[in-house]
Amino acid sequence: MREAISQLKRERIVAAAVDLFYRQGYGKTTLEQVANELQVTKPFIYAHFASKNELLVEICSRAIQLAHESLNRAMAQDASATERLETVVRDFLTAVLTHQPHAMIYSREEKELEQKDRDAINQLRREFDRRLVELINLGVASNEFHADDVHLTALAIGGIVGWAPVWFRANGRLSLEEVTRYLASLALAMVKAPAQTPFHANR
Amino acid sequence: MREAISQLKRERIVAAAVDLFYRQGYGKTTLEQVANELQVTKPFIYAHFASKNELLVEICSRAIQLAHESLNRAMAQDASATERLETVVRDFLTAVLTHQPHAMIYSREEKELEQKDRDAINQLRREFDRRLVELINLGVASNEFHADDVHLTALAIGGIVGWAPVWFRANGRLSLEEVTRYLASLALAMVKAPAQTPFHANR
DNA sequence: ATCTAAAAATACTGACCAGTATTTAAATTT
DNA sequence: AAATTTAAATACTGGTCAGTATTTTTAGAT
Repeated sequence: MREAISQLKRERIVAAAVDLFYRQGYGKTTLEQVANELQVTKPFIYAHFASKNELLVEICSRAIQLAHESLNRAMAQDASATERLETVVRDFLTAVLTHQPHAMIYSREEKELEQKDRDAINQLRREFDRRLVELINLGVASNEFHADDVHLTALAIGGIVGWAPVWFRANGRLSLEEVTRYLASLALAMVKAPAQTPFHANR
Repeated sequence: MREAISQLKRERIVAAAVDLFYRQGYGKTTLEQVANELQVTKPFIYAHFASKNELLVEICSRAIQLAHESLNRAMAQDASATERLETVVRDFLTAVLTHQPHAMIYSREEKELEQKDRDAINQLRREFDRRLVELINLGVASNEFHADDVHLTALAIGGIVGWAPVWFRANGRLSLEEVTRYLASLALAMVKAPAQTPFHANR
């Protein structure tokens, strides 16, 4: 009970920080502003977080965790490489777009983190790419996909996903549902198409 | 002559700042560190730049300008939509990867800029997407391309390009030449492929 | 109603660093 | 070589803000 209240307060603080860090950037946001947003004062925040940076770490950790969970869910299913790739891209996109501020904060403020926290992030990036590589290899083996360079292909798909939070607007022309579905189909197009220019031929 | 020396000094300062802002982030870099890197002292920098922020603006402006120039060059050629799209993607990628630190700094530190400076950046982003849309429309009209949603397709290609500076390593497995050629072929695959799942059908 | 404990506010400190005033050194001129 | 100008260094200032010590308020217990 006492614990639940403390948890609620933490949530509110994080939410306010996410909002301000997203809009103004970490560097330009003071803890006093975060406190104001909540109609409290600075020491209130320090009752729940040891430092401004710990708040950032919390936000970034959540971004990582959310992404990881969606990735695990998507990979868990047993289906064709085609279906799985579609699911992975869609689910991951959904994760980064429903938590757009988190995603943007952690990609922008990466350099503000301690080395060890930063490592966790980069590990996930690699994990995502690694799993994509795995999946694409699977599809190539089963003749579903074609990819001259599997790693680069994975990085390209990673780019579509990783860049989406930069331009996506929740109240834009297309819904999140439409955007994720379409982008997933584009990702598939990259691995379904026969090679345009034989890659290894002319280097 | 006097002017040329001053210009040279400015270049050195910018180069040192780019290096440190890239490695440490803008917020964690002090002008004293920039000065140290050059074996000079802080006032030396202030003889050439009015403020730390102006230094950042200079760096970001260069990133924008470089990107703009490559975009203009690529668009100038008179060729098929296919060839032009390939050139645009390759040239733009070349621009952001040969100036990787600039590209990363300006996408990370966007929020540190004044509104008007920030606007210039976002304008270019839109300009790039706008031209891509134009080009894809052209290809669709000539039956070279297929794209259910031209805007989203442009944003996906923008993602491949915009995300590349995040993972590219100049001394990695593949050369810049190979990376840009392959990624361009993937971009083409997205517009060359027939629709995987009819997009408008099931929404 | 009074006491006690907790939670939060007010008020303060200290470090850091952008930016500047002042001094010293090095060219350039005559 | 003395005078003058230019360039850079040293030494300082002031504001901001993360983080904290102290006081006040609130709430729960007796």
